[in-house]
Parts: sequence; structure tokens; C-alpha cells
Amino acid sequence: MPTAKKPRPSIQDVARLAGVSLGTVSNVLNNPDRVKPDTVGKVAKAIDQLGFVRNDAARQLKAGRSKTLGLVVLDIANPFFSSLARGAEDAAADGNYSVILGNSSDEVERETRYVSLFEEQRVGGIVISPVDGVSETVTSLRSRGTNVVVVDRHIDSSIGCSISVDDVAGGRMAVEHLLAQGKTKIAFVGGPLDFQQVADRLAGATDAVKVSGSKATIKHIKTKALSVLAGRQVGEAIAGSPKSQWPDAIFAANDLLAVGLLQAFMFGAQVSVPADIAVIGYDDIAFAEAAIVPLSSIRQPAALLGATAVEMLVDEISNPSTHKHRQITFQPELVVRGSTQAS
Amino acid sequence: MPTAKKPRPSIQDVARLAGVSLGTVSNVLNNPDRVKPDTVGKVAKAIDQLGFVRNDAARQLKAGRSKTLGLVVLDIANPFFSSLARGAEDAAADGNYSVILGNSSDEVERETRYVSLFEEQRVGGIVISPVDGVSETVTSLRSRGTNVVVVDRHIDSSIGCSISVDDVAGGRMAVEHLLAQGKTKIAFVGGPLDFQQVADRLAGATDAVKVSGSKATIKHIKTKALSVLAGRQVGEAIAGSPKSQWPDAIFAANDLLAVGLLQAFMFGAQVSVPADIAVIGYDDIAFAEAAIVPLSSIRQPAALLGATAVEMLVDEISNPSTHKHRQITFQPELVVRGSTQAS
DNA sequence: TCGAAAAATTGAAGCGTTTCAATAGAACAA
DNA sequence: TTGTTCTATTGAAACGCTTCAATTTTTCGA
Repeated sequence: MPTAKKPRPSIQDVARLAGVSLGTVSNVLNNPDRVKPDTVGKVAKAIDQLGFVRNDAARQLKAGRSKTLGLVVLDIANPFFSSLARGAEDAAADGNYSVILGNSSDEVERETRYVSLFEEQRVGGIVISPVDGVSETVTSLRSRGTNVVVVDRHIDSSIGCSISVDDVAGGRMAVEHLLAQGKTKIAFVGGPLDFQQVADRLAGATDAVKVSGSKATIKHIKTKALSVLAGRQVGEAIAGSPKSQWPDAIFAANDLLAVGLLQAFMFGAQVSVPADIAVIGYDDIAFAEAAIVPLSSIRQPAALLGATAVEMLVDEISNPSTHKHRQITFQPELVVRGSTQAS
Repeated sequence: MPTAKKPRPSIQDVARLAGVSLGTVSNVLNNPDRVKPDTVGKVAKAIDQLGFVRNDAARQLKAGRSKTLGLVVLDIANPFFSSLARGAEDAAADGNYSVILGNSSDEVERETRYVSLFEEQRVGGIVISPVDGVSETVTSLRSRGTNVVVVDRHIDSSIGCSISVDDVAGGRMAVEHLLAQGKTKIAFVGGPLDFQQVADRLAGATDAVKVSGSKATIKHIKTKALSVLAGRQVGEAIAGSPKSQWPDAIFAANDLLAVGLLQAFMFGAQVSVPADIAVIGYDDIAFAEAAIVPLSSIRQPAALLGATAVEMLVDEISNPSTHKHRQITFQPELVVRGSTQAS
């Protein structure tokens, strides 16, 4: 049925139907207290009758500002980031903002697409957990006048605000815990090292081994991604190798990898966790506790990260003149479960 | 530092700097082949120099259309929906659309906020997994001229397109499997029943018991949410009750609940799965396989649902005159693991 | 009842694009 | 050279809203 789409009613149409001027309709929408109650009534009725929906494009064009924030995360399928997103959304709602979400899936190209989209939409600001090249992305955004806050990654305060978790400390805590369990052949599973988070966790881990003064060693097993699948592949490779070459403990760069490792160890092969190999992850996602072997992990306050980032962004938007860039670093927390400590 | 924010450069500014007219700049942006190559060069240089970013509000206002789609999901923290979102994003990218994501968290109010936001932004269309009252939401959107596709829920084809999975069949499969394992005291854990998905799964489950002609029974244990936490609470309540009252099998309305049940059974209490109580979930999220007891589940093609929904939406947008509403129903699939079948 | 002050309403201007009819310029044949 | 046909460029109009100075209506005290 080739029905010509009828155009959407405009404020003009509403005004005509209600028998008032266009300015009055606008006031009903934005400053109802300036309008006589029965006029409000008439206009409301007309709006209802026509199914009028305010055109945000026009509104924004005129007003210049937008009550929308953009959030770009690395991997929405990772519960860490969905918690972060949830925290961001809630904080935004408090400030009367809405959040629209873009998922970069670790791909620079997708990240760029979302950032451009948000910029063209003139969002009030962007919260981003960047794939890489933080400073370029951020400074170029800033140079064009877009407010940005970096989350889950540290940047220099000359550039902008950032909210992160001390990943070096987290890496250190994880490995110190493994060493305390008497483990000596430690493997760090994760990658690519372009991810600052991964590099930092590795740095902390390496440092912990060095500082311990023990004979313990650490080696890095690289992965292409931080996913369950990548973890499983590494796990299968390890399980398939001679037992003498096995590490006796693995620090996985995140819980997804750790879960993949556990899958490989418990099914395809018969690797005992933690007796043969202890495993500790990072993020403490909700599923860690319910993993096949309850997973020890380094807990990050994901929702808090998201909420704080939004708060700082809103502060920057609201008080451009008094705003000071800040770097907030949260401390992670060790959560010990069965995967590193036999009960 | 009270720096007055410099206004963003407009097409006018670019035109001035490049020494051409505003129309030419617009052409460089939209129809570069209509412009002489060296003019394109001059304009590109000016754009670069000024850091010009096209104002999408103005563009949309004039053009009337938008290359953005809205997606509203029930719970982005649920891996089922993050897969769905990913599928939707990928399909959209193929059609040169972008997806912005809203998370309703099962709350009507949040859903309404996102739907209004998207409508005001004049997105090309909306894909929604509705909290409830499907038809009202959808028909009212449609009546105002917004294209909508419903996902993970069935609607009448007089209203619009929908992509769903046969939840009744899924519920039936789950319970038939439990019965085949010799289980007779079955509990269905899930709620609220306002969620059509939950109601359908329960209906299928009940039907399977009835049809079997066996002496098996099924009772419904209601939950307020479909989360890990809600599952754990139910699990603790069951484990804390006299063993004689335990069900011998539980069909959980989704995997999150099932994971929570497993947590409660394995830690707080000593319930053996599947010997004492078998557990089967729904969705087959990535973590099901790595759960403390590998979780049997009913698999849904989440990414495919999202992708198909977007494709139908894009079809409706692109071919308003020839488009026919369709209801697509995918069949779910039983995945058997250790939580229902001792190895 | 009248006039002044307050409250309510009006409508034109302008936000930054796209579009398109009009104009200018280039290329070529006669 | 002149006319003809392309190709390239121009700039005014319009999209739907908010804003705000100007105007009209209402309220209220005397």
C-alpha cells in the first residue's frame, strides 16, 4: 500500500489547532508556569490529538546544547563494561541527562565511527574507554570543543579528566596472592599489550615477582583478545602440552579469559584447579563466583567508575569556567575463591 | 580559567576560508563528484584547519531523515541482550546505519524515556524488546509515524514486524528433557509473569508435564527479577527447607537465575546437582558452559535475532510502500550439560 | 470606573544545514 | 569569432524550534 507518509506535526500545527501562537506552544513545552492553566490545557489537548513529538534536531540547532551524553565502551559483552554503563546511565539520569551507548568491540574503526557520530550529534560530552592512542583521540576531540572524560584508563591532567583503577597495583596483588600460595611458575595470560590495562597488570605482576626475591618466574602468554574463546584456546594449548611445562599458576588479564581457561582445563583435559594450576582473573564479574571452580579475582568498582566519569563530565559541562581536570584512581580489591585456594 | 567557549565552525566559516560558496562546501561533503578536484582539495584543507564537524541537528532538520537506529533492550547486563545488541549493530553497519542503545532495565519508566528520546531525535526506527504492554507502545509509536520492530516478543502482524523465539516450545523442550531424566517434582523459577517470555516458557513447561501423562508435577516459584541475585535467593530458600520438600529438578526462566541457583546450592548449602536437584536454564549464555556445574540450557540465536530485526527495520525504512510486516519465529535448541545429566 | 502594574501572549529572527533554480565558466564546433 | 553544450559554482529558501522584545489582556487598588 503506497501510502504517502504524512509529515509529522510541527509546533505550528499544534498552535493552529489550539488557536494560539507558536511561541505559546513553545512555552507550554519549556516554561509551563508562564502560561495560563487553561491555555496549557488547550495546547496539551492539541498536542495529544496530533501526536506531536518535539523535534530534537530543531531544538538543539537553536538551543545549541544537548542533554545527551555519549558513552563508548570497549566491549559491551563484558560484564565489567555493562556494569560500568549501568553506573553511567544512573548517574546521568540524576543530572537529567541521557546516555547513548556505542560499542567499539576493541576496534579502532568502530570507535571512530561512534565518536564521530556523537560529535556530529553534538552530545554534551563523551565518556570513552579508548581502544588505544588515548591522547590523540582525546586531544583532537578537545581541540574541536567536545568535552571528554576517559574511563578505565589514565591520561595526563593537562589533557582532561580520567577515572581509572590502579591496574599495576591490581596486577601486583594478584601475583602476590599466587606467590603466597606457594606458586612459582606463573603465567600471565592476556593481550594485546596495546591495551594499557593489560600492560599495567602485567607490569604489576612482573614487579611482584621481582620484589618477592623468590625464585619464582613469570612468563607472558599472549592473546589476541580478552574473550572467553581466547582463554579457552590458551587453556587447550597448555593442557595439550607436557605436564612438566605447565605453569603452576595463571594470572588472566580478565575474568573472561579466566573462564575460558577453566573451561579448557575442566572439560577437554583433566587439569586440577588449583592443585595443578591455580587461576586468578580480573574484574570480578558476577559470574566469577559461579564459575566451574569459583574464580579468584581482582575486583574493580565498575559501576562506580561509570558514575564518577559521568559526574565529572557533567561538572565540566555545567561549570566550564571553574572546572579543573582531575585524575581519579580507585584501588582494586583481591577476592579469594576456590580457583587459587583449596578449601 | 574562564575561557569563553569558541563556537564551532560552520559550513559558512569553511566556505569563507576556502574562498568558495557555502553550497560548494555542502557538495564536497555530500556529492564530491560534482565538484572539481582542486576545489575539493581546498575545501578539505579548510575543514581540516578549522576542525569542522558537521552539525547533524541541522542536517537532519533539513533532510528530515536520519541514519541512526534506536535499540531498547531489557537488560544489557544479560549476555543474551549484549549478543543481540552486537548482532543488531553489525547488521546496521552493513546498511550504513548506526545503532544507539538504551537499557530499560525492565523498568517501564526507563523504557519510556529512551523511546521518547529516540523519537525526538527522529531516529530512522526503533528496535525494542518491550517491558510490557507491547501493543500500546508499538501502536502509539506507529501512529506517530515511527518505524518499530519488536524483538524477543511476538506481536500481531497488523501492528508491525516482530522477531521472536518460540518460548513455548523452549519451555516444553526443557521440561521434556527433565522428565526424560526421570525427574518428577519440577519447579519453574522465574517471574514476573508480565514478561511474556517468562509466561510462555512456563506455559510450555506446564504443557510438557500435562502431555507426558506421567505423575510428574510442576510448581511455580515466582521471582521479582531475572537476575543472578534473585536466583541465589530462591536457591537459598530451597536449600534451607526440609529436603523432603525439595523439587528434584528446576527449570529456570533464564541462565542468570540458574547461575544464582547453582551458587546457592554449591556454597551455602550442600545440594548435589544434578543428583538432588537438576537445573536447566534458558538462553545458553557464554558462561553457562563454564558454570560451577556446566549448565544445561535452551539456546537462542541472540545475535541473529538482533541482526534480523535490524534488517527488517531497514527494509521498512527503505521501502515504505512495498514493505510487508512479518513475524519471524526462530526455534530454540536444547543444550545438555552436567547440570541435568550426570556424566 | 479608570489607570497602572503584572501576567499572558505574540511573532520575527536565526540556529547550520541541504536543495535547487539560476548563473558563470569552460570546451568545442562551425 | 559566435553560439552551443556541458560542467562547476552560487546563494536564497526552508526545515522546526527557542528566544525575546513588543504587544495585548488581566488584575487590582483607588
